[in-house]
Amino acid sequence: MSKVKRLDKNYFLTEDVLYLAKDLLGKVLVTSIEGQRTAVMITETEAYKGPVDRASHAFGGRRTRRTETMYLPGGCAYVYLCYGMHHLFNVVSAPAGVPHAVLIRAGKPLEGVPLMMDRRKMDKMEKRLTAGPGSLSRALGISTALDGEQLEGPKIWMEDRGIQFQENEITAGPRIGVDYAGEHALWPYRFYLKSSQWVSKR
DNA sequence: AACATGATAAACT
DNA sequence: GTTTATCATGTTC
Repeated sequence: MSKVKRLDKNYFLTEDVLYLAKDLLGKVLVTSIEGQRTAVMITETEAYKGPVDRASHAFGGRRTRRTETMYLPGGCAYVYLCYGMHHLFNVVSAPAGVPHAVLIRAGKPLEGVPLMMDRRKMDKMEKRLTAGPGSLSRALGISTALDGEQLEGPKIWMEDRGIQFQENEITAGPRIGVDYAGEHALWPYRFYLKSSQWVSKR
């Protein structure tokens, strides 16, 4: 067995959000909500490069009540409501004042599968349990109540369980659902595990 | 008015 | 099985 290490604040302080988005593949995201534990291995991410990225809520250094969380020091959660019903979870990165973030889009279920199915109102196991950012958050019990929450626990944290991937096991491509960003939408800022069954479908 | 989505249903192959 | 259209839903700007 590989050793388990909880990712600490320093890990998230890098300004290289593309590296971080890629490196988060294979890391384990754990939540403990009302004492109920669930976990997934991250299989799909997207980088949002703050000020220079038209697809980012913080494009051009935009500061609003919603985006303020992204300007906090790396290592906290940015959770916002999308389309009035989906709670999208991002990892804030870079030092305070640099609003970079990584959207976590999908994972492979590891712990608490019955609870996750219950939250998703599914009566049999399906691939969509934790595929797609809205579904993933739902399964893990993540809501906007966790916006700004530190990723060092006790409610939510990330672990390195020694799972590593080679470059050729990772695919990079355009981000999903950001057509409004024009040519920036075509930047290859989405990363996912090529052979995984647990990624969101096109 | 726009929005970093997902469930569903209908009409395909 | 797959693609396509439609719509639910509420906060932000």
